[in-house]
Amino acid sequence: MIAKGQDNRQSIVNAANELFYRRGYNQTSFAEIADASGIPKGNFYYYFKSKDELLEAVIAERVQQVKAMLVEWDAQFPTPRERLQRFLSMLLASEEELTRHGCPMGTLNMELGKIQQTLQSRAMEMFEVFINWLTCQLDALGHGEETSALAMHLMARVQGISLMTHAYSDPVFLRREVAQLRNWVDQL
Amino acid sequence: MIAKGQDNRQSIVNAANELFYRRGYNQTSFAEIADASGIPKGNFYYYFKSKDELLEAVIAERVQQVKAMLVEWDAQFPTPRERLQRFLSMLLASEEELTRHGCPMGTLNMELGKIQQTLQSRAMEMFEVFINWLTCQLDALGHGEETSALAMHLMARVQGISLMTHAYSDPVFLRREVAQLRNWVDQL
DNA sequence: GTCTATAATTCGATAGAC
DNA sequence: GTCTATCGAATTATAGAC
Repeated sequence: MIAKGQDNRQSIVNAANELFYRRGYNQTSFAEIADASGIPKGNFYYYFKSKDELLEAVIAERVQQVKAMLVEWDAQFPTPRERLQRFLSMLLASEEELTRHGCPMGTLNMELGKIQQTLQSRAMEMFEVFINWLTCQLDALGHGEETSALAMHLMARVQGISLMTHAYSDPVFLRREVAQLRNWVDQL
Repeated sequence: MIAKGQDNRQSIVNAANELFYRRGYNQTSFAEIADASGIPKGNFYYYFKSKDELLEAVIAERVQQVKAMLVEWDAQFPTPRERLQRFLSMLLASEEELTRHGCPMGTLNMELGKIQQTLQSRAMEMFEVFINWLTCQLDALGHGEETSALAMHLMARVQGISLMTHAYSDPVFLRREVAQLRNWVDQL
C-alpha cells in the first residue's frame, strides 16, 4: 500500500525537475519549488533530508524516464539504424526547449561539474544510460571493435550541437546539423 | 597617466577570472575573490558597481586575451590550414584544465544562459571572436559558400568534445577526438 | 583611494504546533 | 502527515572612518 504522502513527494519532484532544468540547480530555491508545486517548503524536509537529496530524486526520475523511452524505442523500431534515427529525431522534437534551456543532461552535468562533483557523478547516470544504449545499437550494426568510442563520439556531437543551438538560440543550426548526423548514421 | 588603483582593479579581475572559470560565476562569492586577490571585498565597489559589472570586466579580459592569441597565430602561421591546426592544438595544450573545469567559453555561456540571458549575450562575444576568425580561415581555404556554417560546425564539435571530456574526466577521449578533427581539417 | 563594519536580503534547514 | 514560524549562515551591497 502506498502512503498518501507519495503524491506530495511526486509533486515536489516534478516541480523541481522542471525548475532545475529551466533555471539550474543552484539558482532554484525551495521557495520557487514551493510556489510551483503548491506545497510549503517546510514540508520538503519530511520527504528529503536536504536539497542534494531532492536533486538525487530528480535525477532518478529523469533516469527512469529515459530508460522507459529507450524501451519504447526498442519495441517500436526493429533495426538499430531506425533506433539511432529515432534518437536524432528527439533533438528536432524538443527543438524549442533545447533552444531555450539546452540539453537537460549536458547543462546539469556542466553546472554540477564545477564544484559539486559528488552530485555530478550521480548525474552521470543519465549519460551512461544513453551511451550504453547507443553502444548496443552500434554493436548490432556490426561495428564490433570500437562501438563504445563511437557512441561517445555521437553523444559529443549531439552535446556540441545542443550547446551551440542554446548559446545562439538558433534552431536553424540545430536542423542543419541533425540532418548531417542523419546522413552520418545512414552511412555507418 | 594611469591611476594607482588600476593595479588593484586588475588583481580583482584576474582573481575573478580564474575563480569564475573553476567554480562558476554564481558559485563564486566576493569573499572568495577577496581571499584570492588579497583585496578586501568592500573595496570592489570602488571599481565595479556590482558583481555583474565585474563579470563584464572578466569577459572583456578574456576577449582581449583571445584576440591577442589569434593575432599571434596569424603572425606565426602563414596558411589557414596551419592556423586551424593550431586552434586544435590548443585543446591538447589545455588538456588538464579542460578535463577538470571544461571549456571557459562553453561552461560560462551555459551557466548564464539559464537565467541571466543579459549577461550571456555579453559572454557570446567570446564565441563570436572565435567563429569570425574560423570563418576567415575557411574562406581563405576556398570554401566560399558556407564557411560560416562550417565554422559553427567546427566549434560545435569542439564544444561537444570539451563537454564530454569534462563530464567523464577522460583526456583519452579528448586526444582521440582531436586526432579525428585534425584529419578532418586536413581534408577540407 | 583604501578598508572595516554592517545593513538588507535570501538561502537551506529546523522546531514544534496541530 | 502537514504546515507555520523562524533560525543561523551566507550573500551582495552600502556607509562611513581613515
